[in-house]
Amino acid sequence: MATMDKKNVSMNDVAVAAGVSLKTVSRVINEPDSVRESTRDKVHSAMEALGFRANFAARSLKLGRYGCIGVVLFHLSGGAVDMIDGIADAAEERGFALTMIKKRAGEKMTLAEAARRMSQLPVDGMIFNLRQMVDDFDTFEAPKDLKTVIITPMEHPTCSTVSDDQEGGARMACEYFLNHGHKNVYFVSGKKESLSSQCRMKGWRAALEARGIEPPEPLQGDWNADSGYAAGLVLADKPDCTAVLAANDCMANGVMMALRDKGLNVPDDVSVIGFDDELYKTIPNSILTSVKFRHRELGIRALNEVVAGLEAPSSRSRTLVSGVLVERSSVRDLRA
Amino acid sequence: MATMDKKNVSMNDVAVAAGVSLKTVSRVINEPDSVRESTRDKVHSAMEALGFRANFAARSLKLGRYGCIGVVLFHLSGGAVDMIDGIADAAEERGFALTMIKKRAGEKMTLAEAARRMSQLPVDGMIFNLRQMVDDFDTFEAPKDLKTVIITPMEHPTCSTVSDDQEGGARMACEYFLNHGHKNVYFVSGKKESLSSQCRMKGWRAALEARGIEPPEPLQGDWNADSGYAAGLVLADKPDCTAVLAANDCMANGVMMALRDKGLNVPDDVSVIGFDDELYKTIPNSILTSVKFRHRELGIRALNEVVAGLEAPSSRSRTLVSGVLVERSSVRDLRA
DNA sequence: TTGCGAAATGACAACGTTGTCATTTCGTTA
DNA sequence: TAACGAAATGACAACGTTGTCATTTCGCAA
Repeated sequence: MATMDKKNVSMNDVAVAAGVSLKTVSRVINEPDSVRESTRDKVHSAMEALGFRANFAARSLKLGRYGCIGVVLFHLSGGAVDMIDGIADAAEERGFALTMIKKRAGEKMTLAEAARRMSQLPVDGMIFNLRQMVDDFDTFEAPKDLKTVIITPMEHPTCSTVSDDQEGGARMACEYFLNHGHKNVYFVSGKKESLSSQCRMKGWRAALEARGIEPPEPLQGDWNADSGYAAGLVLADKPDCTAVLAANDCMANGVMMALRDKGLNVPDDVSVIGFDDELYKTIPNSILTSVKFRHRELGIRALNEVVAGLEAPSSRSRTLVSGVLVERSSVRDLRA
Repeated sequence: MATMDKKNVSMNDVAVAAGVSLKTVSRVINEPDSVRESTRDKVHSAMEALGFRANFAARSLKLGRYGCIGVVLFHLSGGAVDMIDGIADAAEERGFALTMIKKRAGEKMTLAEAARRMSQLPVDGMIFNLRQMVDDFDTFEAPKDLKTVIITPMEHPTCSTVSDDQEGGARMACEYFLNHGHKNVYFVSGKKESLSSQCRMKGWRAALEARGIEPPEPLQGDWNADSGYAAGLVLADKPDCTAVLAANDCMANGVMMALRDKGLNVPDDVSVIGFDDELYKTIPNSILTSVKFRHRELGIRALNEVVAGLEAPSSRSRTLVSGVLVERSSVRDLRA
């Protein structure tokens, strides 16, 4: 039928319409300066008229690269938004798009499985966002020709890794307490399987032990306010408890509410520090001092690391992005 | 050099190594049942030995499709996480990967621009997540051969759209107040440019007007608790204010705190409803009744809509995902 | 005008798959 | 054992680009 158009307009169609060769059309796209202006205009008109759009597959096939970075989300949490934001912005800036796959709820995805799936997709390199332990972490070997960066606090034997310095952040918070004259610091953890929680706990322990202080038994939470509240009720009964480090702000708020309900004041009676600095969004005039990680920066670094390693996939590096202590008034100075 | 291997292993290399034809290797991958078991094993061994990985570009070029859906993030907010989660899970389930690009901070991206960039990437269809107005919304025409779904509360003349029923959710909350004997409802809005905020306000207005109630002047907030607190201080002085609908939970909490600071009790003196049902994460024993939208479901619907439309890109539909009122105890029953 | 080097353009192969169609091999029955 | 249909395999073209190298055209000086 006359109305039955060919589905896709190719460079060849454009070339014919413009009365030039295929290669000239290619040049108009890739090296326009090497084409005379009059020719360029003809080609542009033809492209416009036919509605030409370059074919990604053909182009990639010839070039041997895709201009895409794969992102595997093993876990999608609040902080992940900002991280993805950073990855996406950095990718954009460097002319890359992102190809994304996600571990499905309930599914148990290994690194090897993730790598296998990713390597079937259009990617030049990949980023794994891994916030929980995974079975094959230590034995995993990335494809030799596909730069792989893992966002995780653990060190990996062969892959580059990028992480917030969670341990350092926790240490910083603890030292802040100690430098303000506190003799001990209690800790409320997040979910057991979370690497963030584990690292924060580790930093807390290390900071105390470095001063010769025996860390008290940590209280187990689950990230939500109610678990912090429960912990707070327990802590309110401990006479030696002047400082509490909670593994996130929501639990810190729970702790503070429990203390208040028990007749204790923050910071006069007990000082509290949280993590993530997000309480101000929900609580008016929030006083909570908090350790904030720069998730956006983390994403940017991860992407840059991948791009930098595209030519040398087997290179290996370790990047730590430091946290920041956002000071408010939930910590009392016991000195003097 | 002897150690200098060819960069990429092709099906041809596998074929030679296995002593079969190129096409047989192809068949082992795509229709394994049509290959004798002994042959299949030979091929598999060869693939293993050489480290073969199918070339995405070549495959897509031949097939004329990518198995990827493009996602354009005009705006990356909290609720977006769950939505992306839904999109990704649904994609996974249907055998699609996601290709993602993001509007960069400060950049002013139009729909046309987004479509242009996406159509250079490996995608069979695309989803735009659009939560704020954009200049060319009404005039935009999607590429004829690329199914396009826009996640937005506005209706679009030619594209399919998917949205939470924000207006309906707000109406539901208002009617809940009215059915509990309240004679009027005050409203605290989110950021002016947010379509969510606009729709929620519209639903609030509609519900009141439907009962012949003149809506009071809405109070302008910015999504954060402090702005809710400010609004709450104002509302505390209005004797006729028994019910407040805040455009999100954080502001609702701000309102509640202000009321409390002014000596008013929730729900005894004033009733409050919020949106998004996320206060319980941060506040222990939260009492806030809230309208919750099913963002995950929204993502799933959007993806399904794209996939369903792959064969008929010009089809057009409108999907609304209803919200749910999560009842707690922040609303007082004034009847009886 | 002619000649010359540089600029612009073109012909053709190649990237690594899959579809079409032809050919070979196999298992079964006469 | 021959003959046959079905199953398995193979040869070759094609998808739409870009790189290589050859050819044509241009601008300028002699």
